[in-house]
Amino acid sequence: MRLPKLSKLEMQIMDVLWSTGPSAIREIQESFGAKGRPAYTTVQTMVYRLEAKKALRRAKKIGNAHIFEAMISREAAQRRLVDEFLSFFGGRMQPVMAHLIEAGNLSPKDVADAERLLRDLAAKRKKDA
Amino acid sequence: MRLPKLSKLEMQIMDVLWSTGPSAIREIQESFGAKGRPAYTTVQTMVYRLEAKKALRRAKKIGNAHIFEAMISREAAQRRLVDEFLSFFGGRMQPVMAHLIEAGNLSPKDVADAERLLRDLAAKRKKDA
DNA sequence: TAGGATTTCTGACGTCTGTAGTAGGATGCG
DNA sequence: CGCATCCTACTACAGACGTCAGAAATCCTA
Repeated sequence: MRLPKLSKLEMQIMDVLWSTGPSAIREIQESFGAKGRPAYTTVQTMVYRLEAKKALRRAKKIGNAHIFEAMISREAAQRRLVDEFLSFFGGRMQPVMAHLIEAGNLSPKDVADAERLLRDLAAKRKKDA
Repeated sequence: MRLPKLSKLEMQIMDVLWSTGPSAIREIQESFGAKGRPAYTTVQTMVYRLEAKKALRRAKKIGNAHIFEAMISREAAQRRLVDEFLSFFGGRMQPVMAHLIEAGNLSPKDVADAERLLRDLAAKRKKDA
């Protein structure tokens, strides 16, 4: 379970830790918009499960409340998700890109960034070789 | 439930129908590589559930075997997945692209195709306006 | 038409996710 | 000190998924 798979809600919880730093359950729960915010104990359950998955841990205690901190990086978790996602398409990117663009999710800037990243990567690989 | 969410195995089953056309359970099951092929009844259960979700239906009967055909398009199902996936990232594409490129899943050709698609779309929107 | 082969139909079970209630211990304030 | 409040720890449950076995119905063939 080196890189556990995280569900959507689990990702949202990890996001709080990644963005805000070590937090208590109450803080995590309140970071959800008032609308559709899960109950305190719901968040608690997910945090406990993330702890079991070693995605986070108890860092210290303030008063009688535990403070939790992330044990896996946002990058690692996201990569895991991307890989998982790609497997739905047999690894072929073309359909994915097409949908992204048609849905308007992919802006010209995104593509430009991608190009730059590709060039940088190509240059780096050349240098390494 | 107009556009049901499909799991990975469900997508693999739909893929057979999309690629090969209307098929019987046996045909679907055998289209899985010999290694890791699920039991006949496992495939059957998933097909029945896909039927409940209205993702496919019984088209006809050959002998005593039912022939199933897709009721939703590959495009629609894929779009559903892409949307679902994006929600994990709050809709922000940048991290997704970065991971795709770093993992080598996104080739220069993919990006070039994306650019062309973007240009076409921009032109079309302009014309429509 | 009888028997083997194939399919269907049903029921079942473990895991994961999301959801949350409850009981009890700890904290802090008046 | 005593009580309201907060947090923890535990328990529970429903729905989706993946897994499949067993029994009954149906079909084909010798």
